[in-house]
Amino acid sequence: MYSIGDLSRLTKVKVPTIRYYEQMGLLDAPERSEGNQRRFGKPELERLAFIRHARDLGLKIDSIRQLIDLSGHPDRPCGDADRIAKEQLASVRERIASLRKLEAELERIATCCTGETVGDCYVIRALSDHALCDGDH
Amino acid sequence: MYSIGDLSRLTKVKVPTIRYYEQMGLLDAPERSEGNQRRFGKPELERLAFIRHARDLGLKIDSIRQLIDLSGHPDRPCGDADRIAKEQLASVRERIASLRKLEAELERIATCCTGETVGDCYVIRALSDHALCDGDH
DNA sequence: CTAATTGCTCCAGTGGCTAGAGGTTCAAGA
DNA sequence: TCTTGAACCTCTAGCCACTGGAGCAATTAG
Repeated sequence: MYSIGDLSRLTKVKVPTIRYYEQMGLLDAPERSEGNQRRFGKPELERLAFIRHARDLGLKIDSIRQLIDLSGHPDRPCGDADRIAKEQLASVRERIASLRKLEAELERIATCCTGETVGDCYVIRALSDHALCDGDH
Repeated sequence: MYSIGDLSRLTKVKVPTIRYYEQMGLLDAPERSEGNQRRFGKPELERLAFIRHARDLGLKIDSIRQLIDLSGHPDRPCGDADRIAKEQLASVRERIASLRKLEAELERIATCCTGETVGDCYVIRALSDHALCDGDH
């Protein structure tokens, strides 16, 4: 049996966050000690590790809830789980693409400033005048 | 003179967001019509475009406020503006790096699922068992 | 003049936590 | 066994950057 603090140390998920996941329905309400403190077992530990991993991968709480529901029905076809992973991959790729545009523009802005004062600072000019941008955004 | 709706169309910033920026002190309180409606001029339009651009580049409201304050003092040295841009560039690069790790892992997860049912779905197994991961995260 | 559109303020909600107040329980050492 | 201090409990509010709705007032096109 693990206390909430044990679970926190084992999974690197902060204590209030564990309680939050319970509230959000990602974790079932666990057993309690006589003094009303939460007591978790192995399955809860594993589920929390699952949630942590999925969150690290950028999945939304709602997607995780769907995956947990799915994993409770091992006989169902797994097309949904597949779809969730593929959608997540697509959105990660989109985010990378747009961040790379930002990187390029910021690089230009941040490295081209040769001015000494704000009046002729390239950073501020570039932010004021969109026409100084190369790309479209 | 532009109404708030005009400004919204011209800058692609939603009307409530413009009011929010005013509340946050990024935009000065504008003139009002006799009927108490906001009336903006060119300088407000330009400042909102500046804000929009900076937000698109991922700058936080607070950084934008600093830049606006700076741009009101064209005689000061521009080291601060430079620093804000460079910090932003560094954080964009960090985000790209971690997203690329996610991309690699999600790709593995999402393309390796050959199972038919949830019971043997690679997506769910990979999320449950961290040991299936290549990298460290 | 009328009707549709746009504007106003104020308040509440989003997501995913995080932190604090004020109190209770637990576990280890004396 | 007692004590002390850490860890736990619930409840509430706050974070960021908006977004949306209610209920009403002003503007504008026909």
